Amino acid sequence: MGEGEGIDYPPKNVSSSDAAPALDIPAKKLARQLNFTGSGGAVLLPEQEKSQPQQLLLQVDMAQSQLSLQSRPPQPQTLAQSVISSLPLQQLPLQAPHPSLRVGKSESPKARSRPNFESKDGTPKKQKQCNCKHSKCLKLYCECFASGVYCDGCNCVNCYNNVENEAARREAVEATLERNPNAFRPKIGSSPHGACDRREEVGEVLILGKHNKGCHCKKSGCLKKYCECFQANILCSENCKCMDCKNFEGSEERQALFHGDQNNNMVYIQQAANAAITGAVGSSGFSSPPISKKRKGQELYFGATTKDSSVGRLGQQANHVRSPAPSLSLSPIPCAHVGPSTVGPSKVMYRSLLADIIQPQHLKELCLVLVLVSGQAAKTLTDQKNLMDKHTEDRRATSHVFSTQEQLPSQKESDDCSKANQTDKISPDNSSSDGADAPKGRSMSPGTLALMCDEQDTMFMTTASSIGSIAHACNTSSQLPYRQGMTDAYAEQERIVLTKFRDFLNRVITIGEINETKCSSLARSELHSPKDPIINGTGNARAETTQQQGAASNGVAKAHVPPMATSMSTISTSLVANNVPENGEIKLKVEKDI
DNA sequence: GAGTTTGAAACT
DNA sequence: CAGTTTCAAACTC
Repeated sequence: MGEGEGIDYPPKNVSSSDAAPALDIPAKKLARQLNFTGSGGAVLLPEQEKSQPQQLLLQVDMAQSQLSLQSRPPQPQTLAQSVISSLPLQQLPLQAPHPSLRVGKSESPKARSRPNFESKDGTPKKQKQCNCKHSKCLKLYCECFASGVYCDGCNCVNCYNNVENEAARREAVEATLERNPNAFRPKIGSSPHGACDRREEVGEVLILGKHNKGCHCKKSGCLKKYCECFQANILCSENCKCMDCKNFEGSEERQALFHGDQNNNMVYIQQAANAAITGAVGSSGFSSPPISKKRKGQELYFGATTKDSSVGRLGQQANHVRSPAPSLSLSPIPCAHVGPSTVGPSKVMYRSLLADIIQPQHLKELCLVLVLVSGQAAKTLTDQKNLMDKHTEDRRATSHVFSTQEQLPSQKESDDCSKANQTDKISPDNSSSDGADAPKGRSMSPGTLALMCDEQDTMFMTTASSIGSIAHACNTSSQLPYRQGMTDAYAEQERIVLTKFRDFLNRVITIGEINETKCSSLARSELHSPKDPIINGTGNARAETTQQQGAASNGVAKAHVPPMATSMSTISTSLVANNVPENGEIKLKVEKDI
């Protein structure tokens, strides 16, 4: 890259033509050359135009080392990251913010006295000002340099991070990139695990993200701004090699920080909401807390020793607590799932009341049920129509003529369509001759079809395809009466499907409420003194979880908690039992899965 | 504001 | 790659 020769670092061979007149003379602070704009692009200020050729040359070099950035998939980003990532690639060296700035760095009281990089609403304002003394602002120690911006109004000494020293700066950039091609890239990125990963807070909105390299904190517990993760308002991740980390989801210390501040309460609430979302489906409400290097490899996240995914999630400290017993710390405590393996009762974890309750299979079953219900609705509707229209059947048969070109290759389906034209219904004999064909009623509504899109069962995929073909064939017939019939069928099917789905959700809500009530009452009665002011009402998930955890320690909680998995099965079963016609195989399949 | 602590970056 | 040094921000008083 660059000149191709070895680069002295720090640069001593600064081109005389470009270097500052004297190294020891504090460089004159120049106006900032690049401004971040809300639109995500850097703008060249008038005074920087003179240096453009140099910058462009450098930008080419930089682009070479950062090409991969273009191919990276979209990632959750902070505002600053979004701004950076949306910038033209070749401009990155001057724009990628400093690690701290890249992650929405907040500032200490002292720092707040200086211009902020971002305004309160996230609108980029003025950059922080460094105080470098020995780095010439040409190393990543310097926030400005690391941010890819010239120093401007900083308190630095012997600054070379300015236009006058562009050559030196450029070499420094090259040297930095040589050491670390990612040096100017955002440090916070999304994880390959997607939703299971860390959340990054931007203002009060949490998004996912984690530190690409991870922190290496030893003494700060990752709860001070020394920690890059904490500074970025993200949780530590498996990338971190920190010790005694307290910056993990559910950390009491971390939450204590949040609770001390009204604004941060919103963060906590939002986190809880996120946790509820992620925890409601699947076995873990929260992602696992980070494991320090020293513990990594010792702990089994999903080890065979895990007797129950819902057990052993208490006392989430993992690496953070030198607990003698390996805490299987997969996720925070599920309120409704407690076990005897409580470790670290002081740890407070929020977990969805529905965590471990709704499993992916339940959703699949729900979809199946809805499909079946839809099919039944279609059948019922067509039966009714059949009765009503029976006396006009002959007339319709003669008045509605299909063009043969519009017939589908599948003769059976074409026949069905033609028959539908005649009778506005599906012949029950045809459609249900095979149980697997039950939902194949051609009157499947768009909503039902949508539900089926995610169904991996080829049986249903085939069905959907057939239905689509039929619908297409029939639509092209321009037979309004039939269309009307289809519309009616769709409407009816959607009504039923939505009703069932609503019922399902209501029951899920009920389960959650039951859990909540039980957790709350359990906590009140068995753990804390009645006068504990925190434990009022049923909405304090944190308090309840704490109680629950304590109750779990007493080994009594389990007896008070209904078997939620059973409840979910009951939901699906009841849906099947109440609404699914006698379509042997499918029904059996659903029930078997349950 | 000076001094201390901390951890990333730089260096060996 | 691990250990050490340098550095500047964060923090404390």
